Amino acid sequence: MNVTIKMIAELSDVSVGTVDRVLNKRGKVKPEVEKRVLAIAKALNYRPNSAAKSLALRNKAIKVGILSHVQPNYINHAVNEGYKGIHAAEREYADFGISLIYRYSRNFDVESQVEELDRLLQEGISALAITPINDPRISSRLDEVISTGIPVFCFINDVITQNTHYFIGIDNYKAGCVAAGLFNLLKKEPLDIAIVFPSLSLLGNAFRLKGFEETIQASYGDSLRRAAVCIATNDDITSYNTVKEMLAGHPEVNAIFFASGAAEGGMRAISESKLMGKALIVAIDPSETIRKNLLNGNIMAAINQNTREAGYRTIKVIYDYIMFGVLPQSSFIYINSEVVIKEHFLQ
Amino acid sequence: MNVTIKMIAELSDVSVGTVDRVLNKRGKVKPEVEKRVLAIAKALNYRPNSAAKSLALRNKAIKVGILSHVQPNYINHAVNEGYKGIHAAEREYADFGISLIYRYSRNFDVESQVEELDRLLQEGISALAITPINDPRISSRLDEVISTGIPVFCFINDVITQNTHYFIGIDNYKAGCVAAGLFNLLKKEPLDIAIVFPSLSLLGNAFRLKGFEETIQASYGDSLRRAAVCIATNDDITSYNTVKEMLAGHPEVNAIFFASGAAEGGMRAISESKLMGKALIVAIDPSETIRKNLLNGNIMAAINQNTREAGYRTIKVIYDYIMFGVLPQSSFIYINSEVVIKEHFLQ
DNA sequence: CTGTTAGCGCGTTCAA
DNA sequence: TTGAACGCGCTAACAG
Repeated sequence: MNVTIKMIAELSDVSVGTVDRVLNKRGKVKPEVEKRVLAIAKALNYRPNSAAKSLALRNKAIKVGILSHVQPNYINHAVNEGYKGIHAAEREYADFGISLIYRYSRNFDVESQVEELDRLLQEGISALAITPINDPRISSRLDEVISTGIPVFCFINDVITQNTHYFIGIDNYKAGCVAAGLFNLLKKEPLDIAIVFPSLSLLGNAFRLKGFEETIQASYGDSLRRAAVCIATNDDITSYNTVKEMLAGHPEVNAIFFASGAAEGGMRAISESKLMGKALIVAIDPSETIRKNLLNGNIMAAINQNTREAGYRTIKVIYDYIMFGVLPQSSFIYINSEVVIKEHFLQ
Repeated sequence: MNVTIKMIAELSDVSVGTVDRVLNKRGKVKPEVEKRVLAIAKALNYRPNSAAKSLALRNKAIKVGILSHVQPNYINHAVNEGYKGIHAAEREYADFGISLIYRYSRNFDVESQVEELDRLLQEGISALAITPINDPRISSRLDEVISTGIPVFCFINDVITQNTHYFIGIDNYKAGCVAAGLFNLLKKEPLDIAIVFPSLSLLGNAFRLKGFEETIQASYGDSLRRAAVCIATNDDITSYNTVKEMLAGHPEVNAIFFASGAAEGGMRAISESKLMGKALIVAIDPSETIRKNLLNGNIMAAINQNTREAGYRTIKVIYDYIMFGVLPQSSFIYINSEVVIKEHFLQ
């Protein structure tokens, strides 16, 4: 038999109303009574029944803000997958009186993200999930939010704050190590590797690069070398141009670590360079473009960020906070990031 | 505002009791009334509130049987991980009046599994999750169970039945294809591949072999060849002997697809054969032994069955059945099976 | 065959 | 500062 507030009430010789006031810190309780009730609750290892709780709270409709820096229909595989996970969790919790409020800021626009954030706060959200832009204005705003008592959960992308927030996503440093390991396993000759990243100002990319380079230095320095780093942004045209230019300047390149946001443009530049089919390419995430190129053999392997799982877990973690007031043990909740190849997508 | 039985009752001009009887098929309702209620419920797209439902059923304690063919402490990475997933889901649903009854049959003993199954049925379970042994006696017993109206969910391992049951686990055929693809990507020269499997009478292994061979034939026939298949059972001594003997008889082998249940014995045989460090080895599942050998470079990659996720999903699916009476669309619920390498386990 | 009602555990008035 | 009582949506027992 599970312990209920009624049992605690009887044992503490008070009414359930008083127990409720103590456990939910609504005050207006004599200190000695409060101590007695808390002691008994702890002794009995009381945990509220989430079914009853959500039923009682049904009319309250606790709000959770979900804010992302890309538009919902923007072609961003990682974020789109993240939302699939969020929606899946939302469906599971449909009956639990938690309503998600979705907001989108203009693509990578810091001011816009701050604006939307403020709008969410005015709606009275109890928790915030965000794919933050890594910018001091965002950081400081999030710090304010956290000090208000609203916990912040960054998913997919992370940002640095003074106050503790939570990150749900892959261990990007490790993903970089894995990429290096893959090149080592797949290589038929020493490699001069070009790195195509969407942005080093996204924290994850910086960590990824660090993991990649440190692994090469520590383990594979005799056969792998970083030949160039090029930043291809999230639009296909600049992505195309940047990669094209980089390849022109680095004829020695025979391998590419391809983590561009705008894969289509980057891959087009590669295909025009005659490296296609000869260069050893490892990518991030099986987006449509990447899948196509895995299937036709141009890309050998992709490291799956599995952002769907990240989105799903984000909502789970928030649910635990809302329901039971418990926050994660660690401020990093890492999602597994494994490797996929052509055969994963046959048929 | 969500639709409730009360709303349906008012619209149908009956009481909530009658609506409940209709929706839960308890009978004793005039056919015309039943039709009216059902129509309105459908029109309003009624879904019961799971919180209220589980609260009302709190004393009932619906039982779900979990039966596995290996002992809980037996060193079986796949099954152990499966249970971790089951426990995680169990914790999530702790407040929902579903109690899991765990039973274990003697290791791979068919009679024992039937016995334990019968014992579970006597306890009055509403659903069964099982890692079945692939044996006609199990099949026919499961068919009986299903025709009783108790749905059967096979996780990790599958079995063939006449009546429909559900499988939750990886697509083993695809895993075989992926293995072939990995050998192709990793090879430095043409490969003569030996296959070490725990048992071809486990359905999953048979599918895996099929996927492997068909992929080689279809795509990599010029550089990959299946040199030998050897069955290494779940104990380390026979595993050691079988692999040793196989290698002795096949000096041409320079690659191994290693999916042995008893990895320790098999790996020992390989290491004594002087193939270690030279042969290209791909394994299944990052069990402790496999992880160790990934780290020291003896194994290049492992295909992760991710049975933890399979266990988790199994309970989720059962919960949906218990709560909402909905069974999965397809009788195969496939879990992603991706690839891990050394760098996934550093530190 | 059908309606009424108590109660599951918790949150929230409203009185006292 | 405290207790009593109602309601969230649903099930089940009981009365008709």
